[in-house]
Amino acid sequence: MKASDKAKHRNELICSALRSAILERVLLPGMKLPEDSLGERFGVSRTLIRQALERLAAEGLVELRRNRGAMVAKPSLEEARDVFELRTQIEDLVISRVIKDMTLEKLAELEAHLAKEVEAEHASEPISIRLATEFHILLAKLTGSPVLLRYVEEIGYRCGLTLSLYARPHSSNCGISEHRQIIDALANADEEKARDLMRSHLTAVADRALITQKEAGPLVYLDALEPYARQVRESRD
Amino acid sequence: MKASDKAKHRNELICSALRSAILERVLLPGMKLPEDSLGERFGVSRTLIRQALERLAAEGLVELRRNRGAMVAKPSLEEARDVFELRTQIEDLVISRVIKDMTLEKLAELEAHLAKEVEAEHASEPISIRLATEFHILLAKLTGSPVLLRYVEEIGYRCGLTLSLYARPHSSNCGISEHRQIIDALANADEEKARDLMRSHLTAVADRALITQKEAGPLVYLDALEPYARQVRESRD
DNA sequence: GTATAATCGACTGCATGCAATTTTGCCATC
DNA sequence: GATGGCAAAATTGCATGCAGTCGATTATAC
Repeated sequence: MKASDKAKHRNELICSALRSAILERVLLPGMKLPEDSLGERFGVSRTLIRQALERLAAEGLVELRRNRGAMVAKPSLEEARDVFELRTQIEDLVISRVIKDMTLEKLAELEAHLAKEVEAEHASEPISIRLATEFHILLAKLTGSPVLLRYVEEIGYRCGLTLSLYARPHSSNCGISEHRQIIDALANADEEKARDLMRSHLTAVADRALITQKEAGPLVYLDALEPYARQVRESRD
Repeated sequence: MKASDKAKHRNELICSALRSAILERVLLPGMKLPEDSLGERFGVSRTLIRQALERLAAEGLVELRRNRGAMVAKPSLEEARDVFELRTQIEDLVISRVIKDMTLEKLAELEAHLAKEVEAEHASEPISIRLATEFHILLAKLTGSPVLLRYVEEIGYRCGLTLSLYARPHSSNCGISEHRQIIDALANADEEKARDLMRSHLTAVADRALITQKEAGPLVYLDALEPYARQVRESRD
């Protein structure tokens, strides 16, 4: 309901709705996603839901086990590290491309987005993460390369999920000033500096998130509590 | 029918069958892929075909236009360049990872694969391309990272399609000696050298292929006509 | 009381049918 | 001869139904 709603057809609409729900922590990692219930709630048949789930599985946001249905993916720390490293490599390329063909219009777009980020600085965690991700997606868009855009989007979403799993509260807000610096470097056509900033930005985000797993938010509690919760529930009925 | 056939279920089987058909130029770029005919030929219903087509579309091997069906993708030169550059970035990471945790067993696997490549040195063009791609996939496997494997596979297939479109005959065979050198560098744990070799290997492949578009096969003619066709169209309305 | 086996229920895997949309061939008109 | 509109055929979009599979619960034996 929030993000890119130029998607015309229900197919993609459902897909991005589910994606948003996952990234905004309405659907938590590990939750089951039965086709029937989702279909009922969305008012469509299982066919469309299944399509969406398959696509999200391809993107790595959903885990799909044969004959056992779908659940929101629960990326391991290993996986998280891999995704972040990969992201660094890809965004290296994005920086080179963007800087090779920079215009005033593009700079203005970046500034406009940054303004939105600043405005939402004290908003909820999921919204911060979403805006931060969109900054990187905007950069990818500015390259004009559909290929780069596609992969930055995908990897960005995965990172978003990872952060929502492992990041401690407000660990990603500080990213705004780093985005600021990156824009400045781009404006000065300083490729090396922009790339270095992006690299340290990404590793900083990853470190803030991934190293702090043990002090992670309530999400992990819920998951960890599940066996106990079940015992309590079962002792009642 | 050739490659990884540990896929148990028809779902994935159909998918890899179509993928092989595309990469081996049985299905040529631009060809229509109607669900009915494919379903009939594969002996399954349209449901499964559709699933496979959607997945291949996500991988970039198939183009899927609303209400107009699927066709084998016809990557533009721009796209081809993007994919190859992206590949370079990703395989950089693969090299680092592989070298960080190299074992004798892994080296042996690489050697075994190279032997297969040498053996098939004078085989048909699609087979050469497939084996070359599998070399890179094997490297990704050796990292032990599912994430890296997934993306190297996907990008590798896309490059395969591109090569089958634009490469002149036998332009990719020379890659064998380059693979040889890469293995040696890996054996010596010379990360920098391995990475440089990989980089120049990939750009060499790309150059051999992408620069020679003009002498490419008959398929490209159709594309080359586009500017002229457009002129005619635009002079009309 | 524990371990093992069998039954039950829920959910997915897949096929098919109907509706919607696009394309193609045809005809009338300019 | 070319252009515009119209109708029919082909093809996808989506829903639903039935069968198969997996997991959970219960029953049974030790």
